Amino acid sequence: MAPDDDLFQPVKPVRAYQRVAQQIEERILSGDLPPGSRLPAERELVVRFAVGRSTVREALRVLQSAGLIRSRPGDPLGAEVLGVSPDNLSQALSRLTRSRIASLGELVQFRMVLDAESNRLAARLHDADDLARMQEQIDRMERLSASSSGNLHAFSEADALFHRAVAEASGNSLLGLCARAVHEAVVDVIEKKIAGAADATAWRERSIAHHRQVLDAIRTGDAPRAARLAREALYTYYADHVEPETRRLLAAAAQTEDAARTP
Amino acid sequence: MAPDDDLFQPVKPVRAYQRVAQQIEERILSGDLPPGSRLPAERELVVRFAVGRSTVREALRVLQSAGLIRSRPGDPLGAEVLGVSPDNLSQALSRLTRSRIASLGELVQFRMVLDAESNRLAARLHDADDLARMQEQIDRMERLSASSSGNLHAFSEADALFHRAVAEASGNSLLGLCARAVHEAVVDVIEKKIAGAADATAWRERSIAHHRQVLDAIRTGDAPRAARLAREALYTYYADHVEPETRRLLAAAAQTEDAARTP
DNA sequence: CCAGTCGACTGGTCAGACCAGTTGATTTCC
DNA sequence: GGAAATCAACTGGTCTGACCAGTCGACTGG
Repeated sequence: MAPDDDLFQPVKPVRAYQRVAQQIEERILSGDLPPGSRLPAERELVVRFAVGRSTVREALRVLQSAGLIRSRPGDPLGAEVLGVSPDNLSQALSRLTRSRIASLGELVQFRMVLDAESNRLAARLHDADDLARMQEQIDRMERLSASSSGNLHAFSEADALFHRAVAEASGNSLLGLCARAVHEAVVDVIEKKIAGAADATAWRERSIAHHRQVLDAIRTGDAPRAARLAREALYTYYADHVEPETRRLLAAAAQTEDAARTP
Repeated sequence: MAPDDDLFQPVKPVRAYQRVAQQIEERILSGDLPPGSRLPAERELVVRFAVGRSTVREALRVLQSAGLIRSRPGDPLGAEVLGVSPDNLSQALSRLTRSRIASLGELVQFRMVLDAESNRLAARLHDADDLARMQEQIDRMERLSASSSGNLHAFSEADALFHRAVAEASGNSLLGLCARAVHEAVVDVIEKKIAGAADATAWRERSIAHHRQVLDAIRTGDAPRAARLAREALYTYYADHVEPETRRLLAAAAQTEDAARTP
């Protein structure tokens, strides 16, 4: 046995507001406080936890910034429990990207990984409903593209829903959530570099064609092709926009094991 | 042009503490306040922002819970800027899994994807320094394993550093950060399910062997093998712990294109 | 029966106080 | 002179009590 080396470990002080926040979080995560339910009023929590109001408020702020609760002034019912949402995750990711820890090239590369893997898993694990949902979004894109000038917002919404359907088919919600967050970050960065897209209609055509190919690969269970399609599409679309020094990263990520052709 | 449909949009009230927190966060993310620098004292911020101390404190609490700053009572230098870290991300992930929005299986599957892709890219893009760093950590693990009962903490630190070296070699810091976050979340969830690891020394042996194989694959540039090793190791280690209904997810993710043998 | 009023709440903010802890200069003692 | 104890000026953490603007239910006047 080890000597009395780590019999005692340094104890880190736990602030009062942390204990309060942790107790409430525990109740929320365990399901005792389901989404939609209400917390007691602040002044009520003060007497229950036997702490000052500022302590209670700091605890609630922590929970609120984690997206677990929401409070509204004057609400006689108290703060509302929201439950766990992925917003916090995408917030954390967007902070990572905004702080220039990650370059645009890394961002796109990361998207390659996530999208390719979503597609790969979807090709293996999809069921009929998933395919129907994807087809539905492609049809919607076509309608929007046909009626010219159809607003861009609706088109990218259909795009997002397609990817969500793929993520659902892949059986991994985490993959989808991260992909969405990174997607948003990429859009955020890219639209600061190039003010307006060059040719919207041509882009839409290509986008629809790409989605059709992906759906086909998924439907036929061709996992490698589904993955490769995602990588290649991202490469051809973004390669010209990333920093030159990171382009080799993209090229490396775009290559797949099977008969990779360097784009 | 659209009619005066959305000329005016609902205005949502912005709390004072939010404006304070946002200003400080902006300074941190933009690099004006680099990691290691100090924020002014709370009472100083009170006069600079012209708000009450409780407002300043709530703002600081939000930043602290996001992992951007750290404060210590009595520190005459003020709160310390930590910069962006993946801690927040792993916290969000582990909350998602604890509230059963995401299963443990998805988490492990996600780790498979990230680790495999890190290894794959590292095999393609590594340089000599990267290899040296990885070798160094493997040596360290061996030393720790030889001197029996060497504390577990140091061993898992070497493990973490090995993975960090791989992430650096892959050229994608985002990949590494996310992998670390998911790793922590997995550990967080799993150690609530099984109190203690079964056989620590046997596990260490296997772990070292695995890392040696990975390093070999990376060194020889065998990207598919490096990726497959990560997937298989995670599968064999965690398959018994995930929920039975998500095991097929793991199996699907563990398969790789090339000569996949179903574990 | 409905519209307006009113009052008892709510959360958001502020001011001021005290405590315990840290730190660095000052003093004390060998 | 130098090491050890002391002290004063901070720090962040917490509590109290107050005020404001908003919300909502109940009451009231038409």
